[in-house]
Amino acid sequence: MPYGELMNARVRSEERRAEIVRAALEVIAERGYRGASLAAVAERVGLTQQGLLHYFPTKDALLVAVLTERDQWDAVPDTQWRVDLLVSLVEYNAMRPGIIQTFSALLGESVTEGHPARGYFTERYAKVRENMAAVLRAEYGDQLPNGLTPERTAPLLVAVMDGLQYQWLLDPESVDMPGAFRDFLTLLGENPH
Amino acid sequence: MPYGELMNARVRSEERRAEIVRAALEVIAERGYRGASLAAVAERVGLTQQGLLHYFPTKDALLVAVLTERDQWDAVPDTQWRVDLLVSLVEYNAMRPGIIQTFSALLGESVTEGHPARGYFTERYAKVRENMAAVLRAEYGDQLPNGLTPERTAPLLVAVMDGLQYQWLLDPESVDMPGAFRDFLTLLGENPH
DNA sequence: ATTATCTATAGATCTATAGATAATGC
DNA sequence: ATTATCTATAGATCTATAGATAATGC
Repeated sequence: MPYGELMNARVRSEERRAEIVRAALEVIAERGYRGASLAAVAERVGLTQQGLLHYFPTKDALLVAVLTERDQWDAVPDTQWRVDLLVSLVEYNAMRPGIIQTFSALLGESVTEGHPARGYFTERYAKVRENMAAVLRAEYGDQLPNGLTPERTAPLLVAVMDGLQYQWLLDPESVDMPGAFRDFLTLLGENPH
Repeated sequence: MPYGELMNARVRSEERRAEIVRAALEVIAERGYRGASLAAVAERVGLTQQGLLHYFPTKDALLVAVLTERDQWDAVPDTQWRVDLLVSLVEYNAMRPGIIQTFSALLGESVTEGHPARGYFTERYAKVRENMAAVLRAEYGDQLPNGLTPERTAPLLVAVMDGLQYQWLLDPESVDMPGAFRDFLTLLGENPH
């Protein structure tokens, strides 16, 4: 019995939804959320636009699924990271321009008024800053070699990661994203361990 | 004779164009470039959409004017800055969320394929990195206190400025943008002067 | 019965072109 | 003559709803 027939309806439906979310990630990377049409996403999975709306009743519902997907893929706000794992994350990101482009485009759009991803990003960054402060505290204690606290350093760490992504997406030849991120870590001072 | 009648046609036309560009900056801040309709910009200056097209024949032509405006407003790529002036620039930016929002939204969109501002931002960042390297060299010489070169530090400086803008736009209460930028400068090490 | 998908279509937009009309400036 | 502005409109899209049809699963 072929694999397909072993699947029940629920599983098949879940797979279809996942396929649609993947397609949406691609289209958003290419055109942003406002520029992404449901028809373009649907075409990529061999559906009509109305067929897609069977799985996600509105465009915003699809965006919510995209954002949720990210939380599962890169658990930056919630995982207990270590500084050396952050380096690995940046190296990994440098191999996946598509996904970075999706979320860089979404972040940019999200600062405009009434954007449906605005609340998501606001909350996410608050959590990421908190989490990064904890990471820095675990690594350096209450004070970094340069005298700053983890809480004051965290927004800088996050800013560097995001800012480097834009420079790298625009000009990957000229910007060594992981190298620059490592440089930033040396700026933080010698690791006490 | 009232002021208006003293102006010749060329001057009046230039003023109208400037008015339209200002309105475009606002609408882009609110909705991004793809989301900004010519009708919305036109309405803000009391014109019909077709009337606006008399001054800028296409939507992209208007975007070019917006980007040119920025180059005149904040000459980051071309002015010979000093580190303390950069602090002032960031403080100044913190008082103008609108303009920062416009260009943060445009930067975000620009990483998507075929965006009309992509080339502009790619070139701009190459120039900004070069310029910032020169600023750092003037301040610190060929090597910073932490051992990095100006060329390797420049992308980090730029990334911090951009990344902080996103965090600040999303949550101005939680992010002290100028303070964080000053923190970054202390990370670079003591000023040798 | 429920799920998956389609056709048809309403109702909004959006950019850009064509061409008219009024006002301004040599 | 040129400039500023308008009305009319073509031609593309876009999201979302309504409702039909076929396939799947208790």
